[in-house]
Amino acid sequence: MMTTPALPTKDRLIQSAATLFRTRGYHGVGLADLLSHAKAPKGSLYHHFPNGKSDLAMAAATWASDQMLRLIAASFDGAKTFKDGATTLCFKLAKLFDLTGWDTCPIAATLFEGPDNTEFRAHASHIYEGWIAEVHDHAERFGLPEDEAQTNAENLFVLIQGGWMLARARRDSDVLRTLPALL
Amino acid sequence: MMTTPALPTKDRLIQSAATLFRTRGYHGVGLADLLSHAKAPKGSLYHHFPNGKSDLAMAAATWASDQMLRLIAASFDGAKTFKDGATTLCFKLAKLFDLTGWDTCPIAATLFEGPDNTEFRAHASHIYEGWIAEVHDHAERFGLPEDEAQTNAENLFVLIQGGWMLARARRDSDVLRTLPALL
DNA sequence: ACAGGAATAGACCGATTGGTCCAGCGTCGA
DNA sequence: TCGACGCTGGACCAATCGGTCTATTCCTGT
Repeated sequence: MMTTPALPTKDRLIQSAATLFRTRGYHGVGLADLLSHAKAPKGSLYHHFPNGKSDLAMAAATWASDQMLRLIAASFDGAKTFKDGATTLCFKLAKLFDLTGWDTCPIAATLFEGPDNTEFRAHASHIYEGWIAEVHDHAERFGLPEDEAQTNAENLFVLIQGGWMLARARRDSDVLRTLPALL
Repeated sequence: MMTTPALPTKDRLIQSAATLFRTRGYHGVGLADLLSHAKAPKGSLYHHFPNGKSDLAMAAATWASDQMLRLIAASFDGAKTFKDGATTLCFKLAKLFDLTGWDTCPIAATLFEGPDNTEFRAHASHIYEGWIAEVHDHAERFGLPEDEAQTNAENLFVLIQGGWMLARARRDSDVLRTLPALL
């Protein structure tokens, strides 16, 4: 609920935005909600993000994406095989799901439902390909050939996105834990 | 672009709502857009849907769900095996993706990003389970044992949802056509 | 032909939306 | 000590939001 109070205003704005957009979507969050959640005045928003809400949404998406990239790295770093890494990733996500609740994928909520804006779509796609590339690299590190690494990475992405959605509908993270069986 | 003009107002409203919510999300569509797209005055909206936007969203989601159920049935009816049916479903969806463009899953866009409302969430979950149940029944019809039918149905759902999302990010329906290989 | 409900048409409303603007604040280096 | 400047605080704005209400038109059964 509370964002760490000691954080600088800009970061508080980004994190509040990430949280709120994830739960209610880009259009579902007003500046009023945003500012009161981040305990920041309107002036600060437009100081740090001259283009206002859309700038902030971009930054929030990037921030959320970085978190995800770290989670992927953490899962595959200690793993013995690709499937091991994929499995721990799914389990870590299941735990995260239980903690944060039944929210959407932060990128989808922030960028896909945002303004028609081409930039938004491009950024979302860029972020997703970043995730896939990260998994891809780990797959190659485990000795998988290039093309196999790519399809495995894409498959894992698809499973997680779809699994998260079903988990959300059911308010139950179990689906996420059964995903690795499909690889 | 144009909704069939001969359709009764109520249906025009539902279909316009389904279309617009799917592309811009529940909060992303205002009543003004909605009414001008459906070529209906405000009075008609509140006559057919006393609770306004939220009532309409529910109806639109149900309508979209029925379309999906018909698509599932059509795919499995002419199939020889479960995997055959699943494959044609994926291909039909890929074609649909190319036609409608890069929109979200209509249910997710309409109900998940909608008001916090418990009804919305419940309806979304109900619809999803309906799709899974439909696939489940076809699976059993092909002789699969109960539990296998269930996991197969859930897996297909997960693949389609995740695949659709990646296809959307890439603006390319190819992902959808590669999904059956994962069953 | 006419009564009466269903449906349409749109003026109108208060609340909220995203965004602008400027006065003040605190903290630097000179 | 004093600007200068990064940042905050919030008053203010037009536009739009979802929703209400009433007058009118359309259609149908009798």
